[in-house]
Amino acid sequence: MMDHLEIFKALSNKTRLEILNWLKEPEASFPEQDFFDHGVCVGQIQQKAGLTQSTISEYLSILQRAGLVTSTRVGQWTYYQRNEEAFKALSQVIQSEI
Amino acid sequence: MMDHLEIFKALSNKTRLEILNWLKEPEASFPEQDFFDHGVCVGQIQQKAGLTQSTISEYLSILQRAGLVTSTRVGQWTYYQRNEEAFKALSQVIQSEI
DNA sequence: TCAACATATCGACTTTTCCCGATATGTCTA
DNA sequence: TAGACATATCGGGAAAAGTCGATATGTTGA
Repeated sequence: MMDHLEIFKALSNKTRLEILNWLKEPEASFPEQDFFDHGVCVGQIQQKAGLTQSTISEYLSILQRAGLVTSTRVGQWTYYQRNEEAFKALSQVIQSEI
Repeated sequence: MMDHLEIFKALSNKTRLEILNWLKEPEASFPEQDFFDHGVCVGQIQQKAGLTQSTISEYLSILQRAGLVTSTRVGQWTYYQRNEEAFKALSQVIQSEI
């Protein structure tokens, strides 16, 4: 069950919207990174966003709690990627429930 | 042009989400009111929400600035109704742009 | 196993949002 | 045109979110 309020709060921040947008095309947005099987790692996102590591880590967990991204730990890196199902569902919710 | 951030901020409040939901079916949600040609008036919404008049007035203008509702002044009353086009557009935006 | 590195968490400070009461503005009617 | 009523605006105190630096945790490779 989606918590609409939590999702909208997660989307109510310029940087978080940018991150979600970057994650739409990881290869184009993060040319530094080599492999994208599990998304993009925190450090890359942090560098591009220009905020501190702690802030970006916090933002990613807000997006994750809202269900908008998923994370995969690979070695010492954590990769984040969009959860496209969540966006489809949200799009539906806006048409039918909100 | 939609300002996504402003829209998501407007949707990031429980009471404002409730108001939008009530306005989906004004007749069912506001049995006190007689005519719904232009939506529901502020006083009815305020009463149902249980917050102060000033707060509800403010919330309605937040929703209006985001483009989610429109208002019509009729005599001393201001009626608010949903802007369904905005919701359709938002639904599209979530699928394509966010 | 230890040093280096990536990420997460904590504590603090600043900015924004929530929500109120008081007051101003606009409209109607006697 | 004054009084009553509906709504909007203003100013402020409390709560939440934004953002940082410092530190903790987890992982890897020498």
